[in-house]
Amino acid sequence: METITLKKISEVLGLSISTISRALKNHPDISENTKRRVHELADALDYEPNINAINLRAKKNRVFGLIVPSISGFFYDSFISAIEEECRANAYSLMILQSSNDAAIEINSLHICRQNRVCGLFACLTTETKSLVAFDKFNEADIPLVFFDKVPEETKYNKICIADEKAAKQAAELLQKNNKKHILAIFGNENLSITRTRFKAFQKVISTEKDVTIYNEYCNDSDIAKKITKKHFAKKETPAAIFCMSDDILIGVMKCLNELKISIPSEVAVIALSDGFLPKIYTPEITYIETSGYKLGKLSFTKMLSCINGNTDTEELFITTPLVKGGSL
Amino acid sequence: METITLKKISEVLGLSISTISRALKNHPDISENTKRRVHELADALDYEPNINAINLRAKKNRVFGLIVPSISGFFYDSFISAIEEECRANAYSLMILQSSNDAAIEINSLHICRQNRVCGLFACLTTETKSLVAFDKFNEADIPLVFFDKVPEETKYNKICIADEKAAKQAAELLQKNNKKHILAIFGNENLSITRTRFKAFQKVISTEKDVTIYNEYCNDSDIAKKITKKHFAKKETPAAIFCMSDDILIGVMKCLNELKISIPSEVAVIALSDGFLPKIYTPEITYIETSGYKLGKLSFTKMLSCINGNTDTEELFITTPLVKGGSL
DNA sequence: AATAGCTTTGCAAACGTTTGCACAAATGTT
DNA sequence: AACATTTGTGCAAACGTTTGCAAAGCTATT
Repeated sequence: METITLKKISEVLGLSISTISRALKNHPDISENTKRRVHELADALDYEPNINAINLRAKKNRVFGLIVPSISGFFYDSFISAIEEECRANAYSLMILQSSNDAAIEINSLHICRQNRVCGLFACLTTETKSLVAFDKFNEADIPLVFFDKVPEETKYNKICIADEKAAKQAAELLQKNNKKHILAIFGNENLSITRTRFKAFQKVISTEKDVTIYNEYCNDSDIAKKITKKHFAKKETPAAIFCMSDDILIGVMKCLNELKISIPSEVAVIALSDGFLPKIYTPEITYIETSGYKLGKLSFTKMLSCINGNTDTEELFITTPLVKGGSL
Repeated sequence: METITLKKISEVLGLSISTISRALKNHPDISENTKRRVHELADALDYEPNINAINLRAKKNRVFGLIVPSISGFFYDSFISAIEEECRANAYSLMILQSSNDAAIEINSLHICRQNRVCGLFACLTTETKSLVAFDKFNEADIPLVFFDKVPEETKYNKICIADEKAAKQAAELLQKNNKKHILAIFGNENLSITRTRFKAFQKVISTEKDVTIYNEYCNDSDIAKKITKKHFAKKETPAAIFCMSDDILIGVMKCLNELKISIPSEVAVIALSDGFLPKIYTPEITYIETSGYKLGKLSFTKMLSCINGNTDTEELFITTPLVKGGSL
C-alpha cells in the first residue's frame, strides 16, 4: 500500500498541502469545516506524519542515544527501563547501543548517534575507554551528554552516579555497629574507579577499629567470588561477616554458603550493595544498601531534560542509597 | 558549532554538492584528486551524514522497532541484547518501546513505530491485547512484522516461539520417568496462549498415567506462586514434585520451600522452564528446560532479515529447548 | 580540422514537512 | 460606494541528501 502524505490528502480534498498541514495541527487560520474534513480523511487513510521529514525540516530530533556496556543484567536493564518510561512520557524516542565493553564499538556507537542527530546522549563508559575526544564532539556540537554509573573523572562532564562512597561507608558502619570483628570484604574489578571508591570508603571506616580482622579480596565474576569464599571458610577461624560489593559477588558468596550449609545470620552475616532484586530471592533475605539502576535512570533523565532546557552547568549528582534490612545481619 | 553538511564542504572546496556527495561515496566518475581533497576536508570537519535527509530521500529507514512488555527481567533483556547485536552487525538501528503490558501503550508504540517509518517490527503481545488491527496496518504497508514469545494465534503472522509444547512435554515426561505421583503444576497468566499451550502439553503427558494426582494452579507473579506453594504444603499430603512454568513462578516456589526448610530433592523435586540464570543460583541448582531469550532473539532477527529480503511466506519457528540437569530432581 | 569518445563536474528535481508571506473573498465601517 | 479589516487559503522556500541527465573540457581518431 502506498504511504499517505499530506500531498495525497491535499489532492483528494482539492486543497493545498499547507492547508492540510495547518488543519491537522488545528491552526486557527483554518476554518472549522475544512479542519473537520481534513481530520476525517486523515483518520480514514491512517495518515502518519513522516518523522524524517519533520526532523529534517525542523533541524532537530526527539531521539536520545543510550550507550551501555550490556543490556542484560540486573542493573542496566532497570536503568534502560526508567529511561524508556521517561522518554515515552515526554514524547522522545530512544536508541539503544551496546558497547560490550569494547572501546572500538563505543566509538562506532558514537558515530551512529551523531548520524542520527540524537538530541542528547546517555553514556556509560567501557572499562577500556582511554580517550574521551569522541565524546567531546557532542559538547562541541551542543548535544547534551550525561554520563552515568561508569563516568569519567574530569569535572567538565555531567555525571550521575551511585553514591559509592556513602554506600560503602554505610555498609561498613553497619558491620561495625553489629560488632563484627572478622570480616571478609569482596570487591569487583580493581581497575574500575567505582571499585576503588568503594574500597577506600569501606577501609576508612573499618580501620578506625583496632580489633577488627579484615580480609580484602578482588574478583571479576561470581565463580571467583565463590572460590574466595570457600577458601576463607576452609580456615580455622571463619569470617563473621561478608561484604559483597555487587550482585555478581553476592551470587558467588551465597552459592558457597548454601553449599557448605552455613546458616545466615547465625554463623555468618552477609551484607551487599545491590539493585535489590537478588537479595529478595534468598532466604533469609539479604540486607543490602540499595544501588538502584531505576533511580539512576530517573535522575539521569531529569538532568538531561534540564540540559535540553538550556541549563549549561555541568554537575555530578548522586542517588540515595537506602539501607534495606533483610535477615542476613 | 554549526553542523557540517555537504553544502558547507562544497562551498569551502568550490565544488558542487553533487560532486561532494559522489566523492564521499567513491563514485568512479570523480577524479582521485578531488576524492582525496573531499575526504580530507570531511574528516577534518567531522562530517557526519544526516540520516534524516538520507532516509527521506531514499524513502526507507534502517531502523527496527521492538515492542516488549518490559525491558528488565531475565528473558526480554537477553532477547533485546541479541537483537541489538545483530542490528549492529547488519548496520541497523534499534528503537525500543515498552508496552508495560498495557494495550493502550502498545497502540501508542505502534504509532511511534509507524511515524518513525521503521523498516521492520519485532513485537511481543501484552496480556491485554484484544485486537490486532493496529498490527495489521504493518502488513498492509508491507512492513515486516515478527511476533515473538507472546504471539497471536492466527497463522497469518510470523511467530518465533519457544517450543512451548515440546518443552512442557519434556518436563512432564521427566517427572513421569522419575516416578513422581503427586504433582503441583503452577502456570502463568491464563489468558496467554503460551500458558494454554504449556498447560495442554503438560496435561496430555501426565494424564496418561492413572495413579498420578495433579494440582494445577495459575498465577501472575512470584508472590502468588509462593502463597500457592504454601497452601499445598499445609495439606496432609504434600507434593512430591513442583513444575514451574516460568522464572517468576520458580522464585515464589523457592522462597516458600526455603522458608519452610523443605529440602530439595529429598522432600520435593522441582523442575522449571527457564532462561537459565536463576536455576543456577539456587542450591541445589534447579533442573530446567531452557527457554532462551537470547536464542529467540537471534532466530527472530534471522527471520526478519529473510522478510526484508523479500521472503513473503509467514511461518512459525521454534527454538530448541534443551534439558539442563541440576540437582533438584 | 572536424568529429567522436572519454573524463569530470554541475544542474535540478525529488523525498515530506513547516511557515512567512501574499492574496482573494467576505465582512464591516464610514 | 468606497475603503478597511478579517477570514481562509495557496505559493514557494527550506531542511540535507541522492541521482539522471546535460555539459564542459579533454584526448584520440580520422
